[in-house]
Amino acid sequence: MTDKTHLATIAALLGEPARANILLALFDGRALTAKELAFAAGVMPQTASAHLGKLTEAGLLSVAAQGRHRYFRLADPTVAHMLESIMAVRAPEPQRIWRGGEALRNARTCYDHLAGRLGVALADSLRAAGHLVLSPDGGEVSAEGIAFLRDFGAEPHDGKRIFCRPCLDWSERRPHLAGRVGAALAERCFALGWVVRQRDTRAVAIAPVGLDGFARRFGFDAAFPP
Amino acid sequence: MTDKTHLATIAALLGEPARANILLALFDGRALTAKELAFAAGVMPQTASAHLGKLTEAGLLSVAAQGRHRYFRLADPTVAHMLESIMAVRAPEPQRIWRGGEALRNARTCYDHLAGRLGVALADSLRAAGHLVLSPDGGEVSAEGIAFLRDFGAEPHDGKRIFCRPCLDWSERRPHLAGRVGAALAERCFALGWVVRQRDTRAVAIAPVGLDGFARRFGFDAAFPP
DNA sequence: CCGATACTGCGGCCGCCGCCGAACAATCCA
DNA sequence: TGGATTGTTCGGCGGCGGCCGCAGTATCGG
Repeated sequence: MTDKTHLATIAALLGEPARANILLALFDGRALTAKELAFAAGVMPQTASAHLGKLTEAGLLSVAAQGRHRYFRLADPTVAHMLESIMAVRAPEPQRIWRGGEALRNARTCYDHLAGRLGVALADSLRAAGHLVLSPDGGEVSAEGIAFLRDFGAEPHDGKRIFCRPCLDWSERRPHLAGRVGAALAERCFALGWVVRQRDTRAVAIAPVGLDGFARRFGFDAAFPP
Repeated sequence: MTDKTHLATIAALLGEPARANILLALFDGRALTAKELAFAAGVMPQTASAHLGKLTEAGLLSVAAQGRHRYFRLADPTVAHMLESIMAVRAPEPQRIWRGGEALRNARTCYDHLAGRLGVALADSLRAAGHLVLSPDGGEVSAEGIAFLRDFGAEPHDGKRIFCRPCLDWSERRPHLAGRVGAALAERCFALGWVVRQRDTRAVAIAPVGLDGFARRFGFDAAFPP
């Protein structure tokens, strides 16, 4: 009985706009309080509380109580992967542009790595230099690529996560770089101040020093359309 | 406006049990008629027709009219991947067993490759022999592995799909083998008659010759619990 | 100890949507 | 051509569930 209903049960949870907004707000891996999530979902706190309870009980969220706050986060990387793969399903008509969408489309975080035009451009640059092979569902970094990244200061952490993984970019419809390599690359770009996180959005800003850096190191122009 | 609502829109479509059943019935890539899908969903044909219209309009299904039949199939590999990744999200309580579930759990098709205990056992066997490296989100076949598979008669087709890809098995919670290699392996097993497709289910039966073959070639006992 | 803040539980309203019965359109076969 | 099969459209019923107002519990600061 579990199998056939599992898909529908999970999907029904995601299918309500308020809950979908909650999950999207948590998509980059941060932990947020119930009130913040209520605001993100656009509903009253008691409504959000009910949603959070359902999501937690279903195992999609984990919760940590700290004082009078309760911090919610995605329970598992598989949850983030699920959200990715749903958003990667092509919309039937070409994507319409939404208010403020260009910033998201240019550069954003995708869980723990960079996505959007910036993420795809980085992946393309590495591919063109022969440092990387990437297809919609597999990827590999060459020895020169590892040396290049080390020289850049992006040393992937050890861990059981896969080294190099593609992630289908839902706005560009092409894979960008994820996995430990993608995370290390993003981390280094943040550390260098090339890109800067913004409040209340997954969009990231590209700093002037980043424009210069991406051009010098990776050979592409990160001044994407406004 | 499209971005934030896209997730909820898609998920709401999957969240209805009837529609989820339709998609699961199409999960292995077959094309089925509207009436067959109505039966699979457990609803009257006119209800199924409405569901199929919505799924098609949303771009999740594609349809081909042949005479008085209309054949529906998943529109895109990304749709199958989405279904996989949703089912891979861990259920909070340990999976309960459902009626007829053991067969599915033992061996089934997952889009175009083998899954369940059989799929995981195949992957484990190849790993143990040093033919394969596989982690939850990446995989690679060694040179000896390619030779072994060629000798077995599983020659992957050319194409732009990734050569070797893991696919998280939702019943075993461990990765099995997908991608062109996984498809070729499954194809060869079907061609040899080791495994046999069943009507109206994604479960596959393991033939006696298969029991012998898996033991000889891959070194594991495919006589899983009933 | 008291007020303020964060969160949860309950009850009731209301709207969306899945479902089926019936009728209609399209195709195949004899 | 006429009956059988497949599939779609329409209309109305019924129920599930999201939402909020209100009330209750826990925690922090002074």
